[in-house]
Amino acid sequence: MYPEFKNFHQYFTEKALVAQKDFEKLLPYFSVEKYPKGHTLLSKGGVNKHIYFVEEGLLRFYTKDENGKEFILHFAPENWWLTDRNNLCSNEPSEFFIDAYEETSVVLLNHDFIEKATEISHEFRTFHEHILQRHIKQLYRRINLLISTPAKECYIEFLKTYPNITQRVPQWMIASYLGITPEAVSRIRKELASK
Amino acid sequence: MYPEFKNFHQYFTEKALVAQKDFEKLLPYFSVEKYPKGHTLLSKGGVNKHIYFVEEGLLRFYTKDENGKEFILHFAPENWWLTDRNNLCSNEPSEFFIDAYEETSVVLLNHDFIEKATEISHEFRTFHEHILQRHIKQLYRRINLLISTPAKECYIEFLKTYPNITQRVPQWMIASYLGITPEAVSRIRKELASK
DNA sequence: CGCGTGATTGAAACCCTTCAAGTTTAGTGG
DNA sequence: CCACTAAACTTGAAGGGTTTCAATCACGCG
Repeated sequence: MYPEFKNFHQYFTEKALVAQKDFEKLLPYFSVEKYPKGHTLLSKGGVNKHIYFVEEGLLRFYTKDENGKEFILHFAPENWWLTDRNNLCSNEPSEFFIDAYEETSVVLLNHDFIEKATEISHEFRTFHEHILQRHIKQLYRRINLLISTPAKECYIEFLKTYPNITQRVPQWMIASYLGITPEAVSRIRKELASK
Repeated sequence: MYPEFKNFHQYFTEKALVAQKDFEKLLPYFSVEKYPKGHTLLSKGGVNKHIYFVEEGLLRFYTKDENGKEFILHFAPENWWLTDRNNLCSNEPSEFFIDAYEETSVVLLNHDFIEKATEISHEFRTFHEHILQRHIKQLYRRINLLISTPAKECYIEFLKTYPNITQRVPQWMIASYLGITPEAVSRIRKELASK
């Protein structure tokens, strides 16, 4: 069923507990898009009112400093949500970048979808609140990690957050996510491997 | 008008643009509390379903590691919101602490207030979404700062985020917020003063 | 095959921490 | 009003972890 958005459907019915009949009512409110590797979905200064559900592939959300150096705020592999939430409500230009690191197919939603879905399905409404709040909690956890623990433990936590992603992204991106240099990641890995 | 929650009232009518008649309807749905300096509002392992609006004083939101060392996630002076959002929806025990660093009076809301206010006032509904999303954006900004810039600039950004707070909290709390030692803050200050 | 990108490793420099001592500040009681 | 005390802040020196820079290696791809 729904080969183009199998994960999305499964997520809605199994995780968000939205009834099949409600899901069917929402079909007109979203679309599926496929982007090639390297495709840019949002650039700094742009406005992008979409919410992405990653059906397959890998997106990343990042900033660039004045020298063009990238800092990855998070990765979004299969079954993750990604959006510049600030962009949804206001028309302020974004500070962030989003692009596809692998060939990626996404389910494209906008604010109307959320409105409709919360109206149709009480389960979705509850679930949507829940994921927003869990998102905030995870951001606090990350801040807490960054201010409280040395790089080695941050790396270990990264592995827990994104299992198997080390095989999918280059090491310098992990370094960029952790706020350290690729050389430091290499040394941490070496040390961890020797145990 | 409303001497006990003057700032709260002003915030609602001027910032959230809620009409006076709508604000009056909400009066039964909140209360005002005053806490002495040092009072604990939430401890790790506890559950606390309140949302605080700081009318006067200063709250702080923090974690502790296994040695009891504190890491401040944020401060909430006058006109700031504070809550453990994860606690609102679920009954999971909290990972965080909240306490009053100064004698503080807060406006106490719970989830029912938000429900009622979004129902009564369309302006509030829009505004509430807006502050949630701005909150997320600010958390991303802080993560970006922590992974991209050295301590000195983090300190300068801290001063912008919390003007005049340096006179209200000890230096070790600022260090704890920045993820560095009090000694390092002292040296950064010295360096900045010499310019 | 040669090129470019990414990973590894080493050495020096640097920033921040740790530890320790000294100084300032604020509060308290004589 | 001063003396005492505790807490906070400053300053110095040594040490550790990370960065920076550079050289080398590994791999995939035109």
